[in-house]
Amino acid sequence: MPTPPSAKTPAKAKETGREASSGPAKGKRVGIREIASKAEVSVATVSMVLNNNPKITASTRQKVNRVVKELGYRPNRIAQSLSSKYTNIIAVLMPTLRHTMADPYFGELISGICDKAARLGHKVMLEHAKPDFVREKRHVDLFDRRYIDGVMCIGFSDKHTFLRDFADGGHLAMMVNNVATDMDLDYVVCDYASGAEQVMTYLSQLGHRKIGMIHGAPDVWTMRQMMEAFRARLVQDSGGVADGVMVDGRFTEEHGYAAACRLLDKHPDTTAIFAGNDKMALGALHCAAERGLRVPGDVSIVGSDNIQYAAFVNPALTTVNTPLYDAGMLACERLVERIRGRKEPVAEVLPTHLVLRQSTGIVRQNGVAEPAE
Amino acid sequence: MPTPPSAKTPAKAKETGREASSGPAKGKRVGIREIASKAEVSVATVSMVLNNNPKITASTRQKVNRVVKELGYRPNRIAQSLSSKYTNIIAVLMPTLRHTMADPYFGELISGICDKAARLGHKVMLEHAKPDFVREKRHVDLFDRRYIDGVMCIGFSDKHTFLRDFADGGHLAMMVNNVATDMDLDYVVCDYASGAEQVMTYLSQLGHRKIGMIHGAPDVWTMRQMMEAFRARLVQDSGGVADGVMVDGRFTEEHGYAAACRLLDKHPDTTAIFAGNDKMALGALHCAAERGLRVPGDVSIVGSDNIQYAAFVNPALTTVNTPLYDAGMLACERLVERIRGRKEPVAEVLPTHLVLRQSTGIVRQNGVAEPAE
DNA sequence: CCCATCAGGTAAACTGTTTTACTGAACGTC
DNA sequence: GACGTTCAGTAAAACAGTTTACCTGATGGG
Repeated sequence: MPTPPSAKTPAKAKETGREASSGPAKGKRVGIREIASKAEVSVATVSMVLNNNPKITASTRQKVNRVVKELGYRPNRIAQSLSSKYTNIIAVLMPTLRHTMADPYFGELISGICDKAARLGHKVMLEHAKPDFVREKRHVDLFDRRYIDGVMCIGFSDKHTFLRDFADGGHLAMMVNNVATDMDLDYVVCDYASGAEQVMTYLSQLGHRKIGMIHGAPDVWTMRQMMEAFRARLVQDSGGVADGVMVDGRFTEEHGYAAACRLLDKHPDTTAIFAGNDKMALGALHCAAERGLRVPGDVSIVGSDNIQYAAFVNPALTTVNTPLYDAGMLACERLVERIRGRKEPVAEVLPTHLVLRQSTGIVRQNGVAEPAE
Repeated sequence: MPTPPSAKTPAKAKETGREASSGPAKGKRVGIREIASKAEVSVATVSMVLNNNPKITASTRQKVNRVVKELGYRPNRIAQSLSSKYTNIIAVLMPTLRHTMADPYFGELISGICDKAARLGHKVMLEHAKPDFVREKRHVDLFDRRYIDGVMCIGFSDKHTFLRDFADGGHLAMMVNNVATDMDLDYVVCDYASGAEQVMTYLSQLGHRKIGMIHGAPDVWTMRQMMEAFRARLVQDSGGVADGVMVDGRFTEEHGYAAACRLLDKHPDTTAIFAGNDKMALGALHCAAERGLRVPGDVSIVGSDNIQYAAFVNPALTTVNTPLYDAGMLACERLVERIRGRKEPVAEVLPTHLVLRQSTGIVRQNGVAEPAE
């Protein structure tokens, strides 16, 4: 019998055709079987060579590698994934906001994730948690349908309870710069509480007592950390938190602007504003400029995150540096560790520090502003 | 021997175990074969039902779908990709800059791409063209190893000649907001030439004759479009292009700032600055503020791209609106069309328009600034 | 001298789908 | 009534790797 079951003949025929053309990496479809026959070894051997299995002799290894190079063979990752159970892809899951990716906050995190993932040989896939996406459990599908090995969650809040599905389904998920309370998911987060305290200490040193805060959604854990630190210090320094001294800026420039306006309307004696991120701080800056208030002469403004443009707005923004890029890197590294078998949960906190620029100064005296030190 | 070859028994045992527990979507590993046997049809039939093959009767279809729902079956995408030749993944390839993703320019494009891709049932994978990545031809590997069906290229210039590999290898690639001259790659691009002309016309109307430009790398096609439009209008309006009136701001705030400083040093009589993107414009704004120049009183500044924060810097930035998000969407739509068989090349140009804000005004008279209209 | 072990390699099973070639029944037509 | 056609569905061959169980010849120890 020349050809026992099947498929041997067509394969051989094809192979011959390719041999004739002989160019490396040219014809499509160079498979492991061609390599095996050309190198006169079995496909198992080729596979083992490619995966650096120590079982194989140096000489065989060489022989195979030469053919691999000659034919420009690249293993088909789909087939590899099918048998190996690993896709080497991780997803970055984020909420649907207006043009999410254009937000430097997410951008920094994702940059860190991507750079580290590339270094570790993983691909990164982007995914938005739209309402219907969640409703149809497509976030679980990512795992069930074998798209990915793990997921990084960014920008979520307590109300995104579907995150629980990951832990429940035994899927690897990592919260990046966030903590999911009582869900026991891995996390890597910047120390926002400390950041906020540093801000309050600094403002206090400058003599500020009438401080307002523009915050984002309080169902975001990190924001709560900042709000609590702010509130605690305010109570301690001035005996109480006045109504309307904390206004919601919803994380955006627009609403930050509106929030600053409301704050200054209700409390014209405010001498300093602490914004929960740089975008809201920029909104506040805009509001101050519009009202002819000088920054920091009349009012000091502090942001948080130290995104790229913070140093270039007018005046340059004093802000909390949260190492977002590093957080992304670390989170990615840890997630890959877990994919590769790490058992201990991950709970990392990265230090933050205040970056002093031109938007803060000592408190104004009797309506007359003094320059910052 | 109780177990003939292998793995048959454990599989069956598992299956039975699952049947006992009977919960939907709970145990892992529900395959098309289980569905088939439970529904008492062949796996081919199940496959056809799932792919809406009209060959199947409504009654069979129902029967199968019921079982599918019951067991919470989700087809394994890896296996699907292996036989179907499509992965339903597209890559976004971009250069390695510092924290690329944190740039709102890229962010807007990618947001558009992602949103459209999700709507069309495709996943998006992120990839950076680092030097070694290109050297090892890994951009070609993306196709050869079956990671992706097509690639979107953003942020590249003429010197990125490796893009040629896509066309040469018969791989589907799309330039987004860019044109690769003499490479015949598909593209979707915003009309930067027109944008620049609108800027020049407007500045001219305001009486400006001494106009400087802060540009980015001229080996980026879109930037060249702007530079040419600028140069053409300058020659026409004032009889020549003075040396040093065009300075390189390398697309960033930092270098835009430095470029503005150089420009104003060399030509203190400059009354208007046209920056090739908003980041460089912000740098220029910063430089002006630092020198005590009033914008637009002493110098008008125009940006390009109309990224989110442009409306909130001080003063709010007049800029060219380039519909980046829409460009991303359209590019993605067209790329998917090509994946699905479209033959005609894609060459789309999206209109741009000027957005007037506070950073521009009529030319200053004899060193005395007049307010904008 | 004989059996156990081991190094190096192989054939075949396995991953979970899609697709192709085929089959049996019903139906219409001449 | 024999013969094409559809129709609806099936068995098995792809897809391109990894992994497992086995094989063989050489070595080594008692």
